[in-house]
Amino acid sequence: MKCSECDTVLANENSLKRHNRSFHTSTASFPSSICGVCDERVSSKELEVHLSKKHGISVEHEKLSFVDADAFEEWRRNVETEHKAKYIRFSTRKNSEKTIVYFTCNRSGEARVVSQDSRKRRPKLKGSRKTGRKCTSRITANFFADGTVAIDFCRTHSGHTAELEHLPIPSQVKQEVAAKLASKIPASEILEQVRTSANTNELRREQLITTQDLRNIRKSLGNELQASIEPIGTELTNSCNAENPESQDLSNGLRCENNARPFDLDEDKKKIHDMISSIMKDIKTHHGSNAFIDILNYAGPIVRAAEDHGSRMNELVSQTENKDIDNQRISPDKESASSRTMPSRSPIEVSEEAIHLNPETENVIEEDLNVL
DNA sequence: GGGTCCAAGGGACGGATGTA
DNA sequence: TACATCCGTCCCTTGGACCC
Repeated sequence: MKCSECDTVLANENSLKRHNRSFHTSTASFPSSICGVCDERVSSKELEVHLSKKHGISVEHEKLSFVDADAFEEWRRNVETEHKAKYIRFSTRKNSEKTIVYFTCNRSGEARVVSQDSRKRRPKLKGSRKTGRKCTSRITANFFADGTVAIDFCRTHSGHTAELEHLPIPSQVKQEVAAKLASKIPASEILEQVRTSANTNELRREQLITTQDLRNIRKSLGNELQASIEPIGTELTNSCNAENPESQDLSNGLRCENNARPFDLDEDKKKIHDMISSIMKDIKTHHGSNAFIDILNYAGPIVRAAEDHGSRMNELVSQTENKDIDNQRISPDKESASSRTMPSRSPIEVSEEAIHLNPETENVIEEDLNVL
């Protein structure tokens, strides 16, 4: 692709955009060293002295050596976990006897943010992981020809705090999750396992894992393996699939795409009734009558809200059906689908009074009590 | 010559968006 | 609200420049 401004040829659109940002916009400069404490502009070399003299921050260095690259990588992983940090390759130099790799803190530097004019999406909600300041923490690693590694490690970070949300999910955790997905462990169970996996009181990056992260990990697997795993999210909320048609989420029945069946109010009411009977039986058997009454009190407002929701829904469906008949129109297109969209409702407020059940619900519960 | 920083571009990741 | 997709952002490499 050819740049219209300077005739430079770039490999793809992405590179062309970046080229335009770099050469043909006013924001083409690379960040120099700005002190993360006072925002004063100082040279990279002076930064450590500046931090020490002006802010009393002593920047610690240590020299370490490792028998091989694997030992160094293991040490790096441990340090990253311990310091809630991530070190990325910044530069590499090779000569006849060694390769020097410079690692820098991933928070160091400035995000390559696109200009307001060319931006098509809003910036990341949690912000860039780049601080716009130079962090002093870095690793200079010398990889010798005999396999040994000698490093100079500066452990002192500056210009930012340890923030887990700006760290990537550790690759080891990703591998573990991928293995669990591959062995068809339900996503909800994997989330629970990962979030409760830490054996310390300190929060770790993997404990912030989300459903979207699981989807991304699933996506990164091979096509064949990916196809064998249930789509994540469907499985978390409603298993609407051919193997398990009975497990459909009733509240979602109207927009269930796979193996959809007609919404049958009477049938679904019966199912809910059966479920409640079964749960009640369980509660009374295992926890006694007091627990049973407590649950009833707790469930009261929920039952009332559901009844309220149900009657409003019936009303709306009936109105829509009447409208369709009046207009002699049966159109399952977007327009008619949107006309069926439920109006947004304010969150259900639960008052003390709401605990009292209406006579009809009380009759149902009484029947269940008799059954028990 | 060694050490470091900066510039530039390729490739990949992953998170926000759009849609059903 | 789930999910596919797009694209903003990040990582990595190479090479030039500068300083000591």
